[in-house]
Amino acid sequence: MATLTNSLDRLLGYQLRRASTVMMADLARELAELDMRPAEVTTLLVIAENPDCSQSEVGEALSIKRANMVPIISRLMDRDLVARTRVDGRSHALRVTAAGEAVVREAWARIAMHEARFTDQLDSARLDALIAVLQVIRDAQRAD
Amino acid sequence: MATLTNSLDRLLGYQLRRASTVMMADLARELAELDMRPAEVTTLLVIAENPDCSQSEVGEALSIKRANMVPIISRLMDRDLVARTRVDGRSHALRVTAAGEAVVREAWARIAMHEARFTDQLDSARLDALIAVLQVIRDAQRAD
DNA sequence: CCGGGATTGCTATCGGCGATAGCTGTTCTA
DNA sequence: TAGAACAGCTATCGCCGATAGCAATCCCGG
Repeated sequence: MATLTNSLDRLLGYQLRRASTVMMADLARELAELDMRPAEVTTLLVIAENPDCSQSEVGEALSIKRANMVPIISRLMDRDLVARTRVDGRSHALRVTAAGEAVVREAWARIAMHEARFTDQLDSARLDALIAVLQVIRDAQRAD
Repeated sequence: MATLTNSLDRLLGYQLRRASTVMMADLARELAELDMRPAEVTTLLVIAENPDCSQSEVGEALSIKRANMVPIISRLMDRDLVARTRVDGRSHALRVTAAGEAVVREAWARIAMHEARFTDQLDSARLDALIAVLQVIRDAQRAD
């Protein structure tokens, strides 16, 4: 099968998408062993770092819409990884449970392995520069 | 609403995902005006660059599975942007129609505008370095 | 102090894209 | 010529993002 030419390879957006897909697939495989999805894990980690935060705050930090946070938090609570207590009539304070803390540690370990699989091929100066540039792109989000 | 701390921001995979999502959303908005989805457009552009290629070849070039190519090609053919002729009992030769060529030009123009919106904030040395690094990550795909 | 706007969490539903399993028919090859 | 490999296809699932709209609650300015 002949290899096709593909000028999309010169595009930032396209390369970003391809690279991101590859890393996401690897991460998903890694986290599947904890029976967790990437979005659940990121949510759990943010709650661990910010005890008593609210659902909206987590969503804001991760760019996950309020509506989409609901099933994520539900699943975390069903598994007793996260607990919440009412703060006022609208919002809850989220906290990671003891069982949750164990998963947090496991997840970080797996994430570290996953990251290393890719960053090992990059020198650390290049890596830092890359992450900085990605942050710029991320922040270029259109307000509309 | 307090801003939460988020050490995920230091992770390559996470930043990649966020940046990619932002660019994809922008691209989707841009291409929606042609009533096309990103995957359809990339497919169309690859066919334009490689007349008489097969569906599998396009899929290979774009990392789209054979099964997922089917509805994409169907839609392109329904809109008469792509035509195919039987090559042998199994495969077809794909070509962009005249109408398709017009869309190809439109799409490239829109993609250029989309890309510029992000690359304008980067100097070109940084950009080339970024694209090169992304290619490395992309190629790090696990064989399994 | 009260009424209207903002906030929080929620339901329901859609859209896009990737993945898998498995089928048919065809072609290649040992 | 039989079995492996290949091309296209159906059907279906999973994950993530987005929208529209609801109910309860809170907050603030008049």
